Amino acid sequence: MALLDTVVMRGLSIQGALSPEDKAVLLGLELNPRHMSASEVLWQESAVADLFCVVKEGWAYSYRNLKNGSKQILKFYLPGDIVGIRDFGFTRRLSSASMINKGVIYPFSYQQLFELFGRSNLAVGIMATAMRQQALLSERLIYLGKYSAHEQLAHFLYEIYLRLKRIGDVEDNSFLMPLTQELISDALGMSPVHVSRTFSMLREEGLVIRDRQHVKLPDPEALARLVEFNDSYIDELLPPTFSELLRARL
Amino acid sequence: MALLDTVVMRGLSIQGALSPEDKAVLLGLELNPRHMSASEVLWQESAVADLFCVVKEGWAYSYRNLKNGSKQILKFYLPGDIVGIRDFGFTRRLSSASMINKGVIYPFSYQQLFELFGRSNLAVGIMATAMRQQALLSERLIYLGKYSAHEQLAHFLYEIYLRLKRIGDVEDNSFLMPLTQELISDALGMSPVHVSRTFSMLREEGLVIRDRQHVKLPDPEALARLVEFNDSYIDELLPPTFSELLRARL
DNA sequence: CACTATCTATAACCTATGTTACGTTAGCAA
DNA sequence: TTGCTAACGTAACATAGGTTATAGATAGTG
Repeated sequence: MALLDTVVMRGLSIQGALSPEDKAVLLGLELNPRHMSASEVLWQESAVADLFCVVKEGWAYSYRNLKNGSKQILKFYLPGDIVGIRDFGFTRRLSSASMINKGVIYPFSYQQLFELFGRSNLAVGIMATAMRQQALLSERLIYLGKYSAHEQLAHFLYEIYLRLKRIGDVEDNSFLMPLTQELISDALGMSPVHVSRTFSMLREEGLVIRDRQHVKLPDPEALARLVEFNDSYIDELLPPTFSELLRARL
Repeated sequence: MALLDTVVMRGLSIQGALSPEDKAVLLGLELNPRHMSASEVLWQESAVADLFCVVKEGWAYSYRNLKNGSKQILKFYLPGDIVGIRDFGFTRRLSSASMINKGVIYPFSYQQLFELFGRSNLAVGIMATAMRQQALLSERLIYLGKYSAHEQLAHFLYEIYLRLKRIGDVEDNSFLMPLTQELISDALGMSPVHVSRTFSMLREEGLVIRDRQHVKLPDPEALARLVEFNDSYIDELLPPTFSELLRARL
């Protein structure tokens, strides 16, 4: 089964809509199959991200190793799925990826994807932005899976803090957060009562001071340590290679 | 603050790398600000998806209303964030979106984004595929938040079943799943023991028959009913408008 | 100013799920 | 065959977090 018929385009019903250049790219991919053994690692977290993989045969999965020794699996990949496109827009991998059983994959460089975008750097930027925003969801997923309410809420508040700081809406470690405890509970998947309880705990620990919408984090770094916050997915600039490539095309 | 300096491109350091066409698009957006009141709905789940919004002022959030009466919030959007790009590649919205407080947003049509992609329909396809795969993560997030282990595992198995069926790896409602209970527990964020317990429950209910890697779902529809599975994000073809647009450009 | 709705805090009790432990089975190698 | 190991099933107990209830605080409104 050729990539053209199956993988990226399967179900998208645009096989007939590919330009000759697009077809050439797809056919080129099939020249480079990589045979993988069971449990073989595709890449480790924080390795340089420069390609994604189309799974031809076998199952794979992406995961994050956590400080408490466990790991959170983000996704299982079946034949036809694309592994690693979540990192498009980042310099380094946000999660590791491994095969489960043996299989075959086709690597596809970000550079190749880049070229497909033609002249519009805006399109690249939007795609990268979309992937970055989705990265926030993945982080939330990790927290929902393996951490206590205490750590989840701390993580949530620190994320909001960082995002607001990025747009200049934090002053003296304080910010305005127009959320009720009920909204927060709906976001974190816990009961409103427990959100209140957990806020009380954080207050007693001196980590969070809150009066209705006014929130202050007296020691943001302490919070960050508590939750091993990986801020690369919020703060990081576009990968240097992106900037070069983008400018070079004008 | 102009969009050019801030929103999509903020932190991406590609302001200087935009083509004149890109800049024209961005400037055009600012001509159409939409003023929103507190709690105003941007769109409802399963409405037709044809645009995304850049948040200029105020907070917004996306959420899914669940059958048990609660709702799961997927994400809070702060100024500068893009709401609704997760649905790019789908005909209908996968989640609702509302303002939290009052604010201003800039709508941006999928059509406009489409045009940015230039001649490469492959690039469009890849982006759409990426968003669709991310949609799976969002669904998982929803399940982690609000449902019991029983429902989560049922949902997980049904998702695998549908994905395998799509690629022709299901026969007589049976398939091969090379996952240990430990891997499943790492994916669902529950203990391996509880995965085993839950499998036992599903077996007793006659919903899942499993012997090691061999899994059979005697009545997939019963499973689907149990978990109110929204299969649009797995099975759906590219939106009809996509196909038209893609072909028209060749 | 008082009235009301909304939000928040805390307590008491209950349940789903985690933890620890141990025994069974399947597969594989010597 | 025997033994070894990884995966699985199940029981007993512990606990984080859900549920229900009540009361205090706050902001908005006439």
